[in-house]
This record gives sequence, C-alpha cells and structure tokens, in this order.
Amino acid sequence: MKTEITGKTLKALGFAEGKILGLALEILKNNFQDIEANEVQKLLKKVKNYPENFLDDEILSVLATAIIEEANPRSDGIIELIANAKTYTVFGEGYIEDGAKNQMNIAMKLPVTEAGALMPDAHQGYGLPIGGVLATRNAIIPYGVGVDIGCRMALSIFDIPEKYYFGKDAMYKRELIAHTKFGAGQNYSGNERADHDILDSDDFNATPFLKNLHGKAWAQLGTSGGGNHFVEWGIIDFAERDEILNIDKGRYVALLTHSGSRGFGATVAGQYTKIAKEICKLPKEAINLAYLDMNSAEGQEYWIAMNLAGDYASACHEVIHKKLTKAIGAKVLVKVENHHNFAWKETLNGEELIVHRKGATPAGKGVMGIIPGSMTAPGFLVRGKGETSSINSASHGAGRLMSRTKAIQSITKSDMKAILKDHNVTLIGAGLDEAPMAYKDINQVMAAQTELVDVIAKFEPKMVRMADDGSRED
DNA sequence: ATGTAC
Repeated sequence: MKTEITGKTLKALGFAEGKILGLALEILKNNFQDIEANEVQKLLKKVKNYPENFLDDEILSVLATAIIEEANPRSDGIIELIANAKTYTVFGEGYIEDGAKNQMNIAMKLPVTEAGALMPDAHQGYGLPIGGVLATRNAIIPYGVGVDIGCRMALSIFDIPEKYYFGKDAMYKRELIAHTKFGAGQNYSGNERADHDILDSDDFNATPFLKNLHGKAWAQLGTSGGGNHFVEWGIIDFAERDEILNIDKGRYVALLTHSGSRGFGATVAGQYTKIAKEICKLPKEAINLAYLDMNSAEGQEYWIAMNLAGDYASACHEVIHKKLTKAIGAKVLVKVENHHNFAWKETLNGEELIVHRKGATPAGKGVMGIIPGSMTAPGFLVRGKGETSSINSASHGAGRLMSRTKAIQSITKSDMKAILKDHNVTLIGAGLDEAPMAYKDINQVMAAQTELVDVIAKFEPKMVRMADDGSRED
C-alpha cells in the first residue's frame, strides 16, 4: 500500500470498532503493499458492503466471514442437518482446496440430498462450491445453480481450414469488436437490439416479476457481460475423423463463447435465493443452501424462471454466433453447446432427482460438451461417458488457481504480455485477474477426469475478447 | 457474475 490506511479511515468506511476493524487492520499490515491506498479503500468498501463476494478470496475471506457472522445471529426454527451424511466422489482430489470440500460436506448433510460429486476444477463458491454436483429429492437450491443461471459454452466449427485464418487478423479482430459487447450493465438500445424467438416466450408472462424483466432481457440479448466470459476465435484440431459429428480429421477455424443469462438471470437468482432463505431456515454454515420444495408455488416459479434464463443464455450465444458467422461469410459444420450452471430432472439409479451442476459440464453417455482452458491454454470438445459416481458430470474448465485479488497482486502486465506472445494469442480487453497463470493447468484437470469424458477435439484460442478490467471498477 | 447502493 502506497499510503497508510488508519483505523480512522476504516471507521469512515463503516467498519465498526472491535473484532472486524482489528481484522481489517491486521490484513492491511501484511498485504496490498504495491497498491494505491484509494484502490485498497475501494476494495475494503466492497468487502464491507458485499462480504458474500469475498468468501473465496485467499486474503479477504477471514474478514468477509466475520462481517457475515456478525450480521446473522443464530435464530430459532432451524432445519437440522443430517449427522451421518452420505459420502461423495472427489475427482482430482489433490487439486481441490479444503474450502470447496468443506462446502460439499455441508451440502451432503441437507435432508434433501441424495448424492453429490466434486469435479477436479472445484473451488470455494457461495453455498455449493463451484465444480459441485448435487442431486436432491424434489428440492431446488437457487445457489446450487448459481448467480449466473444457464452460464454456458457454445462452439461453432466452420467450413474454413486453418490456413485461411492466418494473415486475416485485422478482419477477424474488426468483426469480433463490431459484434460483441462486454461489461457489467452493458446493453443495446433502439435498433441495435437483437431479435430472437426467446423474446416471444410465454414464460415471460408466467409471473409479474418475470414480465418486468423482459425489457432488460431484450436490451442485453447478445451481450457477453464480464468476469471470465469471453468470445474467441480459435483453431479446433480433430486428430481423427468423428463419425457421429460427421467431421473429417483436420484443423478448422472455430468460434467459442462463454457467457450466461446476464442481468436477467442474476435478478432471478437473487430474488429466489432471498425467498428460499425466508422459507427454508438452515444452520448458519448451510444458510446459502436454502432450498425450495418443487411442489411449492415458489419452487415451481423458480423452475420456470430458471429454465427461461437457461433458454435466454442460449439465445444470447445464438445471436453472437449468427452475427459472427455471417460477418466472416462462413458455413457452420458443427455446433455444440452446454450449460454448466443449471439444474435438470434426471434419473439416477432408477429415481428421478433434481441434479444441480454449479460449474460442471453435463457428461451423460454420448453427451457432447465443451471444457475451456484459459485465454492461452487449450479447451476440449468432449463426449460424456455417463459415469454414475460423477452424477454424469465433468469439470467446466481448469478452475482458478488464484483468487482475483491474489492474481491482481502477483501477476504483472509484462507477465501477461509475455505469455500471450508465447502462445501467439491476440487479446482484446481482460484484466490481470483473467491471466492464464491465475488458472490451474487444464491438462492436469483433464487427466483427472479420463473416467468421465473422452476428448474428441482440441481447441486453441487465437483471438480472445473479454471485458476491460475497467468495467468492473466502481 | 451482476449492477445497486453506499
């Protein structure tokens, strides 16, 4: 920290005297040495106001936990957790932090839980860990799906051999910039707005709450948002012909997108988590796993809203893919897409269950999926093997190695430039928190899930667009 | 991940 922040400054930020102020000062003593004091102040203010967003932060989680605990004193009428919970399978045991395992242990103790699994890219999240799969009996957990409902991958493989990509950087860059929009709160207005059948879905009329969100959904249709979302050109390599996809051995130009249901889904998630927490009182350690009975009005409303958010996320990808396919004048040979933040009704060992995948790729037998690496590491087109112990699931990426805060502190701009140059990747936007070094090694993660998926083809990013880091600043 | 409220 370039200037000292005192207890007085913290009090002005709203930190109450006592344990929390002490913890904050302790953290400041040992961290953020290279960061401007006003940046650190902004960060602390965020922790104070939105502590739930910092529960997986290596440095700030202690402070965030203390703030949440102080605001949520224990109350009565609480649903009891199960003492001897069922076990679950962990894939890639060695790569997974304790925080994620602890969260999964708690999720297994819910009275509605039937089975669980942890994917090799798992890390601590909010409620259910990212990379957590949970099968419940007739209950839906809004935070078992996550804030970005229907967050998904979409891949279009074009009839363009690799050799026609090179030398056309300017064209690919121009179209990528012209037809994508990034950053929290970003939208289109007037005639810029995209059209899609999803806008006519009768489900927008299911409740007044959903009806109110139609305008926002329309304006944000075809936008990508922020965080780890991206739109990228790359080369996909089929080492051999795939009969099922009917695609020959070779290297093709492809488009890969990662984004979700934008403000629409986030609003649905926030609303129904709040409702679930009011109805379903759980002990403090499980508070974010509040669930809705599928037979209740609220449960049914969430189910409709969640599915609409999933279809909306899919529509956003479709709009982006259509615009870019047209812009480069290509024909799509194969399209593959999959949600990785969602819940499905699936049959497991003869019983119909609600399978929540929060940052996990569906991997039922023969089911196609996409597991991205990072902006420089390869992604993989996979085919599920239908492994029951993973509840027909696989990882949804490499998983973070560093929290965003840690990445910003420890990775430099020149580190980032060097690794991009090394891999011959052009980057538009993105902050240091999305640097490849902030992610686990995708090859290790793939090696930990050979029982779960077969690799069909390998995707190498060539030109990546993400949100500018400025778009996340307050 | 989102975008409001501090």
